[in-house]
Amino acid sequence: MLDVARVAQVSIATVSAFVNGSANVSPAATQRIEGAIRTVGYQRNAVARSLKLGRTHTVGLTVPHITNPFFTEVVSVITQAFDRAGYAVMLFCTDEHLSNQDEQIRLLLERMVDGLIVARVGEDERFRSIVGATKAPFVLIDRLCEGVDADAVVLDNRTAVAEAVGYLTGLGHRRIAYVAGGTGISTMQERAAGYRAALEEAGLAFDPALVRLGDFHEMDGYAAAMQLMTLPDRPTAVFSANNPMVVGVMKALRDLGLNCPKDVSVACFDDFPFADVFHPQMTTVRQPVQAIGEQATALLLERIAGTAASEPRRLTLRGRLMIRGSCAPPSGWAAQSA
Amino acid sequence: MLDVARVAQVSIATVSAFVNGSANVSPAATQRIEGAIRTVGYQRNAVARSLKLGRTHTVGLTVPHITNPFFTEVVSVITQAFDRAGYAVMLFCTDEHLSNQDEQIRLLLERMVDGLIVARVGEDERFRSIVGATKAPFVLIDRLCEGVDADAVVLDNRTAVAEAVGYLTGLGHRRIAYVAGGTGISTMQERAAGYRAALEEAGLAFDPALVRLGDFHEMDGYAAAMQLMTLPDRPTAVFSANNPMVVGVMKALRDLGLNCPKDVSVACFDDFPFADVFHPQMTTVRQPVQAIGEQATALLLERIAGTAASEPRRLTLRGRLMIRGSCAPPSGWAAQSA
DNA sequence: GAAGCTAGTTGAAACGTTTCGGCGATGTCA
DNA sequence: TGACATCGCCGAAACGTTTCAACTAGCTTC
Repeated sequence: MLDVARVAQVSIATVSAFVNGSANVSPAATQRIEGAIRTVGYQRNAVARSLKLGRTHTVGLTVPHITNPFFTEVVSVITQAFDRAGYAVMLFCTDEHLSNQDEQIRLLLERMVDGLIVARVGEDERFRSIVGATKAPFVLIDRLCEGVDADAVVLDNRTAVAEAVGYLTGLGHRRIAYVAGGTGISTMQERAAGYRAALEEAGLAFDPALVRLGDFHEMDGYAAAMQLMTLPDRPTAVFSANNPMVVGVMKALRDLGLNCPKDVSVACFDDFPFADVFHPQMTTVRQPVQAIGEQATALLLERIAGTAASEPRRLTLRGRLMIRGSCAPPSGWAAQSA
Repeated sequence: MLDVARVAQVSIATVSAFVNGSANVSPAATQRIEGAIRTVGYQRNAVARSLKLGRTHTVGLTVPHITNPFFTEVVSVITQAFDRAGYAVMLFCTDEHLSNQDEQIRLLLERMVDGLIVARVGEDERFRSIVGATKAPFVLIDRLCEGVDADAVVLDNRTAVAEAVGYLTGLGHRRIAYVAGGTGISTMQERAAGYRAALEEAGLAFDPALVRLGDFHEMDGYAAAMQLMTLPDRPTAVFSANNPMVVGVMKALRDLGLNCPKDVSVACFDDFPFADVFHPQMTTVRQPVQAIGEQATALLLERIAGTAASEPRRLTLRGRLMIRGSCAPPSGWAAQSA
């Protein structure tokens, strides 16, 4: 900018005025400045600008795993929405590790992001203090955090799971296994509650032996299904409360030579692009990823602009049960009902 | 930092020395500064730091579509690798649009990223001039750019496709369709060359009627397969040179009531997590995503550190054919060969 | 013809760091 | 005791912007 000013024979202030359109500059000066910018190859330095302005036009985004198809899509929607708004987004994957998350958020805050969208991980204490210590606005997605007064957009997990499990009981299943990830997360607690609610609704007893908790990974799903399917009185249906684990479940069925849906019905949380292409076509609970991403972006942009009401807003969206071919009445049931 | 200095009753310079460990500070001062940092809640401002230092410890990453499973995994690997190195990454999706890409790279450069990793899109002219005009290092992944002397890590696409199509000819297929994305991209040209080479190798004539070029989207794959499969002399196998399109292909087969692999064999580029879970289990060309991401990161970090030799380096990795259940000899062939 | 406006321009301060030269005080060596 | 390092600390300049008050011409208006 100094160089441009020299070449164009104007002051730095005038160049700035021209670049930002913040004040009138004469046609003559305009022309010289435009020329100078071209010859010098000037490009404005956003970090100096940010320092002066106190805004970086950059936001942070952290998710547990970008390879989880739910997060893949949410990240996709969010990055594109911010892109349209002229913001850059810094992406981090916590890999479900608390220490990663703390460090990443520290890094983001140090870089003076204008705001953050966080799909939280792990326990609350540390996160609460981080959020409390900064004035940068946070928006929580997917997972809430008790005691944190941040905007949030989440799913009505309880209802969604209850509907899916209710669908299974409606088909006649009475032994429905439940496979899920860690318990420390609001999402998982709500989903478990939905499972129990659906059982109760159908007059079925909750059997702890049919519940398997893992750590969100495919191999945990595999191990869980292996155990469940070799039980003396094995379940006739499995609901997986997250997507990576269902891959393991399906592989276990394959390795055990069990057919889905003939021998076991399977349904899971989170839709994915291949769900209706291959066999069995997977029955899933589809989250409104587009809406989640766009709402989260909108909430954060409003906070950044300062136009939002001060009390935290919480959006709860509804999931949708995508009924496909992976669930069927348990064998023997049709006869029984006839 | 000014506040910290005041509370600790030392100069700003001393606080800086303490924070960065760049000079000795007495135990007494250390203690006061530590206390002051806590009471003030000080966090260093990375943008001021970047301005002074001329380095942001931030890199840019642009890919066409993060939902394409190949890019999902590469992005995952790259973000984690940079995270470990203490860098933040700004992610952009070009959505295969040239204008997006230009604008995003401009934004990134303006933000003074220390370097960029780019999975390029579209034609070369504009991109060449952008790369030429900046001194920030670029690393190209997946797609090359003629005339740009940047480091790159790519796949040996020609060999990979030749191997896959060779596998199909080996099974006895003589009419093998080829479905792919746009032609302006090095990757696609190489893959097409691999297809032709494999045909030639098997003594088969190239038939333009069996080639369908679309725009990387599922619906293009669908349309392509619909046309191909209603041809009077329809192909017995389809190779899709990219992943999103194969979803469309499979849906078309489903809608036409064609069984894979009994009626048609299908193979495609890029492996995906569900490939060996459902039926048919997909035969794919698997790219070494882990290696691609890590190598690209390493190349860029070396450039940033200035330790790299000055001439551009090009890494070409090999793909791996994952043979699964989606390909079989064409019907009638077994008899003929017996 | 004086007063007042307006459009265009400018110098300088500020944003929060890092860094360098310098300056006392203390210790060491001859 | 004097010369000389060494240590801990500090003041101030610099990084590249934005912004504000101030200034100059040139016009308009009475």
